[in-house]
Amino acid sequence: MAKQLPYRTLQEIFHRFHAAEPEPKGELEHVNAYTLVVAVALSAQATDAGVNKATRALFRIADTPEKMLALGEEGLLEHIKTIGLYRQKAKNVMKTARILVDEYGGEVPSSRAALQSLPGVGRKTANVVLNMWWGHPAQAVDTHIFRVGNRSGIAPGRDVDAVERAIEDNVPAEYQRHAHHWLILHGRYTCVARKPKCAACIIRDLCEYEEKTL
DNA sequence: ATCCCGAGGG
DNA sequence: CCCTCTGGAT
Repeated sequence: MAKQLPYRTLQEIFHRFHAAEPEPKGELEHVNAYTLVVAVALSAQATDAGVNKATRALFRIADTPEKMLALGEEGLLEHIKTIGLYRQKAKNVMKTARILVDEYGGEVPSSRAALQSLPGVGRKTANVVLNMWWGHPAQAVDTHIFRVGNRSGIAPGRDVDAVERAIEDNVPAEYQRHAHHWLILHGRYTCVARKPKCAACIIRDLCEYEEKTL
């Protein structure tokens, strides 16, 4: 675990992220709040490219919980068999569709508690929905953010909850809103898990990771 | 701590 | 072959 970076360095890091990408976007395809919830739930331990490939056809057929119930679990399975953990995900998506129709009028709830009560929706998925759909500065910590936070010292922590707190405590307030996507994209394309592309990294001079591993 | 679990990359 | 991918429930 890297040491926590000083505030001035964090300012410079996020200033560079902002300059390089003023409006960072997620890459999970969705057409409404419901399809966002489904897409994020399906993305657990799976690449967003793989999820998009499956949901493109799925959401053309079922972009509401009512239509998902009409499609049924067997129909859903056919669409998501190429995604890891697909059997559990199919069951959860169907249970969630039933709950949304019966208890939320077919709408996606806006509170963390309600979101996390849905089967297959934990803290991370709820944070993504709160951030991307409801505009809340919630900090979802996925595998990328956990790795980047610890390597760089932007947000060190032994587990995802500690990293989430570190982001909330240490990322300058004006950058909280977009920190999620900046860190994700940095982890996906530059600070990759196996052979990080330090030569192409825009915060290379502010990070100790490369010299520690050479 | 363990299970779930396919596709893609190296 | 092994590792990784926007985790959650038990």
